[in-house]
Amino acid sequence: MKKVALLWFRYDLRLSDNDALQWAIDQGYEILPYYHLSQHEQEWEIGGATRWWLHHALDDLAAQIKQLGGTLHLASSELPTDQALLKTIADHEVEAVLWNRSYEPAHVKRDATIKAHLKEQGLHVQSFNSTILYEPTTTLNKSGKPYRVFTPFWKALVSREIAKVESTPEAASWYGGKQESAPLQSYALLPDIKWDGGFYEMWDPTRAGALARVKTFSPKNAVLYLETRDRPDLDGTSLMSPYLHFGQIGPRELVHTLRSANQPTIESGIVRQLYWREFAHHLLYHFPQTTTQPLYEKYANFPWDENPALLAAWQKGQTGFPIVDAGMRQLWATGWMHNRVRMIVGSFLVKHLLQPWQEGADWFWDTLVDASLPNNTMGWQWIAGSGADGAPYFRVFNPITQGKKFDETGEYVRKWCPELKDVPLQYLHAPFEAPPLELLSAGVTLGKEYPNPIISHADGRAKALDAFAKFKASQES
DNA sequence: TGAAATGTTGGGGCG
DNA sequence: ACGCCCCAACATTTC
Repeated sequence: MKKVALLWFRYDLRLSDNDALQWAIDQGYEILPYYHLSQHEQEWEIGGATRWWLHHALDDLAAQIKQLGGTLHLASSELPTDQALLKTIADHEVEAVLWNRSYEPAHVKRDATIKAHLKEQGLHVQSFNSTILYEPTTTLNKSGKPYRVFTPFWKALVSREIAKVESTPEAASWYGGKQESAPLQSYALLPDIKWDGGFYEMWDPTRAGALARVKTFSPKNAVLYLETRDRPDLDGTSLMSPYLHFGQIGPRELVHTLRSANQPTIESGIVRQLYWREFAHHLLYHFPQTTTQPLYEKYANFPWDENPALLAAWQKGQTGFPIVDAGMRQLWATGWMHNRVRMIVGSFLVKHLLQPWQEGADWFWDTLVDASLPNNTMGWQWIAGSGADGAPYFRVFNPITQGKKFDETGEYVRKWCPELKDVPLQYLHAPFEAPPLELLSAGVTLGKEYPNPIISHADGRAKALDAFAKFKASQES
């Protein structure tokens, strides 16, 4: 009789490019595929939008496994992570426990404890990397420290070999014993209130959806990416982020696919962006406190001007700046926001409104289908200027010129702020600068159909520069 | 992976 | 022909 290996899925919801699975296959184990949803156990439990995605990703993974003759074991989320795991191990005489590592700080800590405990009990426990391109412990700079700036990180690693995993999931031998799997519905991942209509329109949250998107994107759009990726009014980005986050496609298989086109703009475009994702994971691994604390500690006491009303206006897409509002509404409707617009809304929240970047990170965490702790943390610290490669404090995005420059057709704003759809392009990104009659003939009165700006750009910019400059001076004295 | 203010240059209009 | 002004275009610096 074959020995049973429990394969614990996390952010690796796929059967190819999966080291833990492949190792179990190669060793001839009978594989018990396992998932557990933790609830209220740790900081940064997954948010609303990622719960929606996870539901469908698990459903899809279960179907893929079933097709190959296995059954995905969903452990009851009423038990804490360690107890649920121990129960399954005991129930099914498991001899080996395998997983691909998560680099979230809480998971790193949890997994170390569990690994030690299981080893004490005489189990074979082994973890693998399938989530990122390289191990964070192997990417230190010449003085043995983690990189804090992207460009040296990129230069040092871009030519380092990326593993290729030969995947043979069809050769797997799946555990055939009787299981008491919890129904997926018991995880209650889908919302009670139906805010997810737009999600279904935009996404196919399955492995097949990931592969279809890769096919649309590569190689033609991947080559164009460098010039279209900043244009929210075009379909210029890869849209791979949620698939990568849940591991429905692995970063290694994706990079190999993209590189097979052998085009320089792919290397300096989308591949470089995938190394930003890599950089974010390595940063969080080495600086686990940065989910809430600035990477550069001198920013710890920055005097934010916390104001719930301003935060709420930003969250709801009611700031009176069309490019900002369009982004926030796209986020709410689809669980996703164009990357360029993420920078614009981030800058607006942190600089113009002087709200703490942590508030922005919390909101994104709850509303993005690609909410990834490393990426979210790095992105917000970047825009706040307190993190790796941080934007200098005086870099304040102008939401008007950014709108004109990157949503140059205005289609993005017209889609997400439909009340402005008849406003001439000339005034679309700054309706408050339009002659009132011009607005009226477009059916808009500011303060009625569309809000007045909650702050003037000039004031917001001046306030931000002042606050940041004063803070900087106070740190130096 | 800014923006705005300030400085420089050079062409054209014009007295 | 020449100087002067204007201003767009570009470059530099400052926030």
